[in-house]
Amino acid sequence: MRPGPRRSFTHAEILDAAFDLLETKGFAAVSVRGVAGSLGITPTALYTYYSSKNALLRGMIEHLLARLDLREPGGSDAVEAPDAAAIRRRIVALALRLRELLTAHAGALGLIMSGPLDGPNAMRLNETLLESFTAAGLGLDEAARAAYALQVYALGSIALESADQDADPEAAAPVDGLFPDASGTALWTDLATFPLSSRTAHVAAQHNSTDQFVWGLERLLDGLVPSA
Amino acid sequence: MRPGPRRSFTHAEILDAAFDLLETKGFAAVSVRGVAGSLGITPTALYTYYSSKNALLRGMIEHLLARLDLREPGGSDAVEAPDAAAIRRRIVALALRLRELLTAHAGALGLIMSGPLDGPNAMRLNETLLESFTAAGLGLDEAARAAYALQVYALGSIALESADQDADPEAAAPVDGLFPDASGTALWTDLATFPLSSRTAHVAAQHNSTDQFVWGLERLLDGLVPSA
DNA sequence: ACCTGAACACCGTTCAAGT
DNA sequence: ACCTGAACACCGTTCAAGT
Repeated sequence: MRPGPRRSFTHAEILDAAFDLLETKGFAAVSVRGVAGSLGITPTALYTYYSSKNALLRGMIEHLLARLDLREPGGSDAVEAPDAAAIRRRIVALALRLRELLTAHAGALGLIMSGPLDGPNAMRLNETLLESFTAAGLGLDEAARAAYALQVYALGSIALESADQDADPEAAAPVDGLFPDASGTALWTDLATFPLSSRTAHVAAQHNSTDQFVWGLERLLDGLVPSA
Repeated sequence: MRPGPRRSFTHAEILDAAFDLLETKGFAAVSVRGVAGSLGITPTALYTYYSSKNALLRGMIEHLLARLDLREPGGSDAVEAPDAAAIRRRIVALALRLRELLTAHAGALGLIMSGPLDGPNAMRLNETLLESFTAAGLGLDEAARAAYALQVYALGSIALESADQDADPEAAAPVDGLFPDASGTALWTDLATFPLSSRTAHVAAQHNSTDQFVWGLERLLDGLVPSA
């Protein structure tokens, strides 16, 4: 009586189990075997719900983006004739919520890199950005380019932050020398040969901060939104 | 007589073999066993050269960045008093070369995400950007933020492109329904519910193009470099 | 339709042992 | 120092079989 259609799971239950694993044990633990095991079924049974591990990861992205609040911060009826400044605030707030959402789950970046962002909720996000940029006075084609550039900046920023965070301080260099094949520039990493980098080390140390994220985002918006 | 110090490899030889695997068989083939096998040694012998797979991948990034030409396009003595426009051209050209370098090798994105960009050649790139931005009139702290924002944009752009490229068209959705847990917005992906997205589909189709890359980069530079 | 159990062809990493 | 061979604890995926 062990095999057979005893009970089944909803996709939401499976994805919840997957996110439990992601948060408690990291991205590497989100395996077909791991998720199946935490549900109490065999790995092959999971293939009934998702045809591959990649399909599972894509489902997780959608699950995450479904929780992204797309509304404007001040309420839906507060702005009647939105000026460029208000639209910028809306976009920045949305980008910040996206960043919070993705950095809250360790390894969420791995999810995004597993395939294109073309699920319904990803499109909902894109549509919202298009609305904002057209409301700011951009033409449709320009708004499409602007929305893509903004997503590039936001996701790139999160990607670099997460790459910095799982820094392995002891395994930074090969066993003995320091990158012996650096094309003859500097066999030994000498900070003195990078004067500007060493003088801005205090800024670099804060690269993965909300401040730096917003600063770059505002500069990008300076170029994207014409008037402001 | 099999084991023992018969011959040894240089780090460059090992990395060349790893890049051969990356280009011919993709990122998944760049395994400790795979690289060792193509060199004719056992996996454990590779741990003599690199203490972990991560160290190997970091070595590959440096190997790649060592080939990045950092000089200005027009020659080193052509510009005497570089104006803002010339500096912008230099930065755009550098970003384009970085993009070409990383997109030329399938899966190079996976390398960058494997850890922070802190090797000597990564610092050489950062130093060059700092020089350009300070030459454009930015203060040191602002230049550091600008250099980081530019790298965020460039790497994010390449990341999204590569995510789009290995699109698995048949495994886009779960087995039966289309993302059944999309939080009640739309159970079936209906393009009519995303009017702006559908009207800009022709632009979205060209997102991974040099044009789109440069357009967004120029908008970012509009915000970063004050005068131009 | 949903599930099990066995199997295939892989992983990264460690350990004891050889020269 | 550099290397082998065996082993540990894993992977994604497929296939035949059960209810």
